[in-house]
Amino acid sequence: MKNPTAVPVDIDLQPGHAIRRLHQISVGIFLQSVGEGGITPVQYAALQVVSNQPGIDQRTLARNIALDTSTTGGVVDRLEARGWLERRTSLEDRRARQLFLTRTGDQTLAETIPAMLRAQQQILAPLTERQRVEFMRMLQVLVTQNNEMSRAPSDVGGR
Amino acid sequence: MKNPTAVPVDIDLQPGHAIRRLHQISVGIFLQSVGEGGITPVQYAALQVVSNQPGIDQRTLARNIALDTSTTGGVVDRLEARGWLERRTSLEDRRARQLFLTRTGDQTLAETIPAMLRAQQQILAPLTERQRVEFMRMLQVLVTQNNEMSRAPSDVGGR
DNA sequence: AGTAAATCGTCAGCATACTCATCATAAGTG
DNA sequence: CACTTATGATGAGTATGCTGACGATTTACT
Repeated sequence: MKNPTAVPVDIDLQPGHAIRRLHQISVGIFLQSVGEGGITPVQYAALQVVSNQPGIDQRTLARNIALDTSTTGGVVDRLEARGWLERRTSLEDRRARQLFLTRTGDQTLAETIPAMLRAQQQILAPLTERQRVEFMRMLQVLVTQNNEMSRAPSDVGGR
Repeated sequence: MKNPTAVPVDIDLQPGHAIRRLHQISVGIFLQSVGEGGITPVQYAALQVVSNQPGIDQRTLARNIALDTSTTGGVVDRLEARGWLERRTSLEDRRARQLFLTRTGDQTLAETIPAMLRAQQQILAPLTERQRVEFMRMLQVLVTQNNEMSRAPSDVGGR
């Protein structure tokens, strides 16, 4: 490259890059806190939502955890293979699959929650108490206001 | 599930989940801004770093963009296949691969930067000017302080 | 020099995460 | 009721992103 036309840019200063890094860190802390042989952040989210709304169908679950239906299908596959979740064809709509936690799945979820909560604390630990509140508020604003820009928008009550 | 032991948790209030959502949104905005047939955020980061440091080896590139060497290898594969980047075996260390942008790669990078910068603006658009500064500051603190918790820590000057 | 240890890259295996196409089923319309 | 349209799930294809193992080199030590 004798005559580079591209200007030097410090990627570490770009919001998108920092956000990717924080996500990566957040996943790392979660996995470490929950323990290696365990559950992933997305799997936890799926279990928690099914626990909150037993009998939910995959499409609704997908919109709750903000994933497309394809990815959600894969997550459910793995949770089912682990024996944590059951898939039943809905009686009202035979296209839909209703999801239910198994007893083991419920226990796993219950045991995971404390470690999950510790992970959330640790992610924000470098900030002061006031900063944590402020950061979370801005995070919610960004997510809510930009929701439709996401390729798999979320679908929660007020959104 | 007759006797659920797991407590209901609102995943939308958990930092980790919100961070995953923001990352997802950030990628969506980037792709939309840069244009579909184009380049991904990680591919942009790799091109930018190689542009800033021609002849960089893959391992150093990996630590600059905070990816493990496996993933970096795949990214470089795809950039090479697109004709944007060249891989040469280093003369001083025959284990290492030195990376250089091709003329086309440099042009692509130069053309991508404006759209990339617009995407960064759009991500933070819902915040006020003061909030953007504050948010980025906290983001940097979280990333820097938690860097070692990441599974592929970054390696930049002051860090 | 000879050997052990460290390093760079790659591969296999797994888990997100998306698009687009397709199949099965439901719902709406004339 | 036939026909069009919409919807739920799945599969193929692509791209991150990680771990652990491995081969090829290089470096450090004796």
